[in-house]
Order: sequence, then C-alpha cells, then structure tokens
Amino acid sequence: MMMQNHFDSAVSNPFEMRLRAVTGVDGVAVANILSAFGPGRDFRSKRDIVPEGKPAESLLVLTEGWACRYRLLRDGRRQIITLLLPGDVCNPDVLAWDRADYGVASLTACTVIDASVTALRTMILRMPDIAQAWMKLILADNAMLAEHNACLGRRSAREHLAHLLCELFLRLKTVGRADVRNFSLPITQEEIGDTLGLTPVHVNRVLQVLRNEGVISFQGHKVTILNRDQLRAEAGFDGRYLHSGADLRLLDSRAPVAGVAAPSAAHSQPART
Amino acid sequence: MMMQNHFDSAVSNPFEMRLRAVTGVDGVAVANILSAFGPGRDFRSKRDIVPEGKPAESLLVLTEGWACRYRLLRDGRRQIITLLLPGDVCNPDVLAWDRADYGVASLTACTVIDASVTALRTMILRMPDIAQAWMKLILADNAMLAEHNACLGRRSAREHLAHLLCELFLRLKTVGRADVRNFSLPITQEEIGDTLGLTPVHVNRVLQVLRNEGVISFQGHKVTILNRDQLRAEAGFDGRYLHSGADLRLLDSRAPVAGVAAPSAAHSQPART
DNA sequence: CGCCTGGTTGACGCTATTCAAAAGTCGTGG
DNA sequence: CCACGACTTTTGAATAGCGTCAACCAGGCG
Repeated sequence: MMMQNHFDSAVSNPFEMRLRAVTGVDGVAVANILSAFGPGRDFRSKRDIVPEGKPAESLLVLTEGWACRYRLLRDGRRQIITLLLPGDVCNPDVLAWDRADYGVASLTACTVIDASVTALRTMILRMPDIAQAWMKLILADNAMLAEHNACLGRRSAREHLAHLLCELFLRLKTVGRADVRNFSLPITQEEIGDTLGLTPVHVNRVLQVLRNEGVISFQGHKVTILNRDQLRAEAGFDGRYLHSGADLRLLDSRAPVAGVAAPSAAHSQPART
Repeated sequence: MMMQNHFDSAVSNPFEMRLRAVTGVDGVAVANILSAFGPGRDFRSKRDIVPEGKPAESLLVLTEGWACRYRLLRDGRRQIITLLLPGDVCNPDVLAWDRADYGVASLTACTVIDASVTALRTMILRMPDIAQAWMKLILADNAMLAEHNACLGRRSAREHLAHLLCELFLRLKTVGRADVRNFSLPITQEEIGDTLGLTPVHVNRVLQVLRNEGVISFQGHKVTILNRDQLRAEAGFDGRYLHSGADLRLLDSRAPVAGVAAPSAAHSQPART
C-alpha cells in the first residue's frame, strides 16, 4: 500500500508535521495518508479555491501560504470561519458531503495538494488507524471552532486580538513556521477583522494600543511578541484546545523550552502576576 | 453483535431519529450503535454533567431535556458553545481525547445515556459504516459551530436571535419535538444570552421587539413563529448547514410540506417580499 | 507618474452593556 | 391558603465599545 508520494522533504512538510502532532500516527500510516495526495496546485493571492456552496470533488490540504474558510451573508458581510495555515485541511467535510457550507479562499499566494475523496474513503474503510487519525483532525478543528465561539461571543476586541496572536504563534510553531517570538502575519487588517468579527478600522486601533504598550511589535506584516506573559494573560489564553502537541510553555517566560536556546532575557519582561 | 438495548420505543427515541436523519445509516447499524448505550441517568436542572476540564470516561447522549456545552473565562463570563437538544451527542471528542475543553451542563431536568468509549472504539474499528456515521455526526457538529461563528461575528443581536429561533425550530422538528409552528424554549433569557454572546437585558429587549412586531409570540417559554418568512429573512437563515434532512421548507410559507395538514392560513401571514 | 490597495486618523452615532430597581413567577413551608 | 424567598423578567438611565463615514497618507506597480 505504501507508495511514492509527492513530498520531497518529509521533515519539512507541514501537513506531515501537523498529522504527527495532532493524531500521533506512526510512520507507516503517515506515509499511507500522504500517498493519497497528488502534486500541488498554486493559487494567486485572494482567489477562491472552493467557492461558497460549490461542490468539491477532492479533499484539499494547504501546504504553503495562508488561506481561509469563510461564510458570506447576503449583504456582503464576511466572516472568516478559520484561518488556514500550512498543513491545515481546507475542507474536511468533503468526507461526508460533497458540498461544503463555506467557501475556501487564498489570502496569500499559496499551494494546495488534493486527494480524491473515494481514495481516502477506501483507505479509511480498510485502515482503522487512519480513520482514527482523520477523526482526530476533525475533532481538533471542532475544538478550535468552539474556542473561537468563546472569543467571538465573550471576549473584547483587545482580548480577542491577543488571543488570535497567541493561537497563530503556536499553530505556526507546530509546523515550523515561527521563530522563538516572531512570525509573519501576511494578511490585511481587513482580513483580521473578518476573522475577529470586527471592522478593519477597529482592528487598526486595537493593534496600535498593543504596540504602544509594548506588548507586541508589528511592522510590515511581521509580529514580534515582546511580552509573552502579558499577551497570554490579556487573551486569557490556554492553548490546550489546539490539541497539537505544541509546547504551551512557549508562551510562558517562566518556563523556557528545552532544546531551544534561552530566549533573550534582555528583551523578555518578567511576569507581573 | 446485535443485542438488546435500552430503548422501549425505537421510533420516538430522539437519538435514533437524529442518527438516521444525519448519517443515513440503515437499521442494523443503528441498532448496533444503540446497543452500546446503557440505561439513562437523570439530572436535575442546572447541574454539571461533565465539569469543564474534567476527564470523561464515557460518551454521553442527551435523550430528554435541554443541556449545553459551555466555556468559562477566568472572570466568570460564560459562552454556551452549543445548546444540546434531545438526540444530541454531548461530548463527541471523548472519541479522541479523554479530556474535553468544555463543560457540559443541564439547563432543564434531563436524562442522558452513555456508552463506554472503548466499546465504541472497537465498534468503529470493526464496522466501517459505523465509523462513517460518527464522522458525519461530528462533521454536522462542525458545520453548526461554523454557522454560529458567522452569527457571533457578523450578525446583529436581532438577526442572531432570529437565527437561533429558526435553528431550534428545525432541530426540534427533526427529533419530533416541535409543532407546526410552536416549540418550547425551556431556558432562561440569561442562558439565551450566553448562547448569543449577549447580556440577558439585551436579549429581553430584542425579544420584545420581535414580539411587538408580531414576528413571534413568546410567553411562558412557549415560542410560536407567527411569520415564518419574515423570521427567516431577518435571520438570513439557510438551514442546509444543519445536514439533518430537516425539511427546510418548514420555514417557508410558500412551500407547505407534504404530509402535514395545511398550516392554519388564518394565522399565518402572507410573505411580504 | 498616477492609480490602487491598504494603513492611519478623527468625528460622530449606534448598538449593546452596565447599573439599578421594580415587578412578576414559582416552589416551599407554615 | 397564604407568605416568603429566590430566581427571572422587565424597565429606565447612563455609558462604553465598536461601527460608520470620510479624509489623508504610504507604498507598490503598471
């Protein structure tokens, strides 16, 4: 069953990294899953990958760049349901229905690999551990949606934005796309607003407050977390919902992570409980 | 594998109804799934069924009454992630992790049946169609969470409340708990607020506007949808995301449903497009 | 060089929150 | 049957948070 797949460097493949982190599957199962996918397709920035309500015939995984799932209201208001990062499954529900309730769009230039649904389904039917792996991926998605509900319903704009930055940092970390305290946030403030349920104007203002207070720096779509403890505290962030094996202490200055050079203590500020 | 289960009347069992509606599984598979569950446990109103962050050892299904999944922020703010109605799975993620990210609480007196996770897992491993059924249940949950995100992020209080009423009506309908245009809404306005991300005071005000305009009537926790078309239009409601086979035309006065006596035309108002 | 997209800023308005209190409602016990 | 207390619904007034509108600025690209 194991066959050649289209990934050159297994280690740097974000989908494989995420698969291992979330599902805990072993090497053979990983190779089997990956073997179902074809070569990548490239998309320019801000294109529909799957238009809303349009049936999709294959399951898509983002391997490079940023994308999103979105819902549109009739009058044009848009809610970004999930920001999709490298390694994320774009449309898991294609495993159950051929028509998704949402659209998938690229936010930057990006590349997507796809697998035929029937191929995945037979694989799932024959290999129970792979079925379990997909179940975990879907449930991880579920957990993220639940947390976002809490953010949208009960957190202030400031808390919500801080929460988003914490989440993105950890998610990017688990696919090897974040530094010790910096990461790239290559989307517009309007798109951030569509994610948080805010207007771009308000996103801008809140962002500046966080900047002026020295919690983060943000210039040219590069974010640096200057005060991990404060950011985490303001967000009320507890990353366990990510179920991604990411080391949650990455956001805690009191618990530097083994295997990482001690974070420059000169810049990180002490916790202020 | 088929064995006696604890349901007296298969037809009126809401979990079975939902299972059939969402997953489309046949009689044998349904019986197998049901056979994994024990007799019901009863809960008083407003109790924790699974406290937040506490590990659960079994999968729970609500068969009577209302409950919810919720998340608490440190300062006491609560977001109800999902309202659970008869037939709903309380904690699907127990299939992947033993510790849920949210709590489950009863909102009314209710009864819950449970199945051991290991029993379900072996069943899933051996019977692919049952694995597929659980996948669909989970993805249906996912779809609902996504829609709620759009509600929380981009709908006004009024739109959101209208949307909630539409959703509850259809969901109750698929488990046989709603009339042609009435249903019972046995929770407090504070709990509605925790669902919509609003304060109870504001829920009260919005509710009254809808009442005064004759869109709904609402007294003693009984809701009557007086003007289906207006309610649906104001909510921007499209029930396909429910994936429950519910007849979406139940909310459209122009398409009365076969098999149902013509809704009393004297009371239903004409569409006012 | 001018256009276009995206970021920034200010003034103003509306939606929903907050605080507070009155008026039901319901279960319980006398 | 009535009285009591706890919870829920309702109402009002004041406020805060975020949205809207509009203008201006900066950078990239044809």
